Amino acid sequence: MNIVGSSPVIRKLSAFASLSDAERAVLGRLDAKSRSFSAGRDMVHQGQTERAAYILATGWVCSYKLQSDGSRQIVGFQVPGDFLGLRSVLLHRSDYSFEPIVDSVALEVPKEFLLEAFSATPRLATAFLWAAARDEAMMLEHLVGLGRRDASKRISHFLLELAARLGLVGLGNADGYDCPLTQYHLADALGLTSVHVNRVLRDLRQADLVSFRAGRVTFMDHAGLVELAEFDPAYLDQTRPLAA
Amino acid sequence: MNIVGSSPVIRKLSAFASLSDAERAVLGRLDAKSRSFSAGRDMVHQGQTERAAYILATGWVCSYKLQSDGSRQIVGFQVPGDFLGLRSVLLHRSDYSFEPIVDSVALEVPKEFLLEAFSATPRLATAFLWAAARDEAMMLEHLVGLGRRDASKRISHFLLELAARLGLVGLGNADGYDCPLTQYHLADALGLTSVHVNRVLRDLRQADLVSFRAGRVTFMDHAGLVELAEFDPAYLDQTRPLAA
DNA sequence: CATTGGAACTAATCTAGATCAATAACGTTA
DNA sequence: TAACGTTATTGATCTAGATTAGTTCCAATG
Repeated sequence: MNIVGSSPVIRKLSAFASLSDAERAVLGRLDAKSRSFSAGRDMVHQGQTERAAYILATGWVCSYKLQSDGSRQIVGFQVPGDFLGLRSVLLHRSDYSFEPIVDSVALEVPKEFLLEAFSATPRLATAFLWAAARDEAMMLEHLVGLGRRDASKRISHFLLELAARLGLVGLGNADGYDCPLTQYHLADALGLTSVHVNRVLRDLRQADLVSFRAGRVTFMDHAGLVELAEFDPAYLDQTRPLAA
Repeated sequence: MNIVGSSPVIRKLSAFASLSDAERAVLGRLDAKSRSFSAGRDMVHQGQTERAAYILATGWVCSYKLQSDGSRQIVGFQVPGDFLGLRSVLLHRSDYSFEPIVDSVALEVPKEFLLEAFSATPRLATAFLWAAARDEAMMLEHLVGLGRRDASKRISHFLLELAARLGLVGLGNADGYDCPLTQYHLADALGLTSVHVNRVLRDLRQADLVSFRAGRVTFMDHAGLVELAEFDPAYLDQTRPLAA
């Protein structure tokens, strides 16, 4: 499978715009480096020395940090087209763990590839870094959101954000999307207990705003939910990379 | 003032190790680009298009995000030697604001410098990115800590972390350090109210662990505080950059 | 087809920290 | 030196969400 032919990935990379032939050639070398991961088995452990980053082709992955008290904080979810662990390569070791939520396939981007890209095609390297910076910014936004938002806003904001991101790769729209997450995942991501998540989901459902059931998120009142969550999709904007 | 002669900055950059003459030459061009900022006046506004990053030479700066409800979340503090807004340059605009807490001086690292560094001295560029990644990791660590830690752990952890970071640039030790932050700063950084911060600080003082008074943090029982906060300084480690 | 185990769901109780409302201390400026 | 603004401090009350302890539902598995 050529990277340019892989549907979710190409949409992500299309933001890089106007690549030269040389750059395309380098990108082409990512061919055949795809790896499969089974649901539930960590792809990368916190603290592990990492020699590669990944681009998720199919599946869902979550990034999390284990806390000293044994609980875990999920810092983000990756859907097809998202980068995984780019920063771990720079830092020499991963500062969090990655767990596939369902069976997933990812393209491997080896450290050597990144190093070569730096010297051979700096613009391509910059594009990668831009993508990494953007993903980082989203995680920060998410974590900051935890601080001052209450539970119902956190949950509705989160569901809307996922819809927006999945929409970018054609996996969802304003009606809803398929979502393999459990209420436990939501709890760990949003800093709540699963008990409370359950209650709030019930309230949202009874208010005819959104339902989260049987692997499917359905928006009954998208506009109303946007208002409740004070959701502003601006920060997800696909702005151009530095060297475009 | 040459960058190599500037005490806090050189310590930070020394982690880059073994730079070639060409790389030193590029670094040397940062000369005389220092700028001063007055306490309380934002250096950079959220959303502003940024054409430069900074390295803080003297002073204290805080990075924050304004929330929709008007409150602000401080995502980190910068002390001498820290980088400021490197990511904003990659993303074309700043995703948070920077406010000097006291009068501060920063070396400007213009966008052009970074671009040139990418093509001319990829290793140097990598070193900068490594530094940026490391600072990012610290912010994430901090924000994640907010999720599950209670107020006294947050506060003691925060005070210990600052001590460790200031220690790296010779501005503090296990006895204590000078700190221009107000209790409101702590509250905004830790997601608490200033009222509660005040109460917890009183408790910590009465427990003879640490005092936060008159611009000075004094550790009365450093070891005890480390235990209370479950503080593990490992994540602050100055690991080597990618291309070292 | 019975069993098991994960996920969803519910109810009762408890508490950390917010909120509201003052007061005190202190440095700055008129 | 009077007035003011900022920061620190304390007390009383309130509440969102945690905690604990279940039950229900359903799909997989032997």
